[in-house]
Amino acid sequence: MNYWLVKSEPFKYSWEEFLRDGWTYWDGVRNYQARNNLKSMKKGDRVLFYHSNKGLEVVGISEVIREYYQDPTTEDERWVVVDLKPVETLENKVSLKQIKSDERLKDIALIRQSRLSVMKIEKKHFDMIVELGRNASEFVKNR
DNA sequence: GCCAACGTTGGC
DNA sequence: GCCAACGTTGGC
Repeated sequence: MNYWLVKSEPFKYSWEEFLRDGWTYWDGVRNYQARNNLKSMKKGDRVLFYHSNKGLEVVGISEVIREYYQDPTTEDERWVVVDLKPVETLENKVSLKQIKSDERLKDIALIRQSRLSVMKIEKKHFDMIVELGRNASEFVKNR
């Protein structure tokens, strides 16, 4: 299984809307690197959901429920979407600041490649972020 | 194939 | 609102 992180601007599509919808197709990706990541996603892969621009925090975990297909919002055959559904809302949002200040996480793509909107994340880093998101004492300890 | 100009993303 | 980082476009 692989692990990923996707970004969404919450005023465009928020975690709350995602929960309400129950699932969504991840459209609008117009960058080859991000597109290639979408194409590599397999059913069952876990995907962290990050709020960019406003919030700047990881808010939840989702899962790939359908592998890539043509982006229904464009005729352009270069672009694809995957279907995602929410799995878990993180009790403690994990902020960018927190991730940046963590020695173990400061080299992940979210920090290194700030403009990429769909990125791969190593299992150990995925697990760390989830741990921070679930456990308040861990949150305090790592500040 | 190089590179300048320009556009976009996203953090601050 | 600014700017750094990076991607894209187009002239040569």
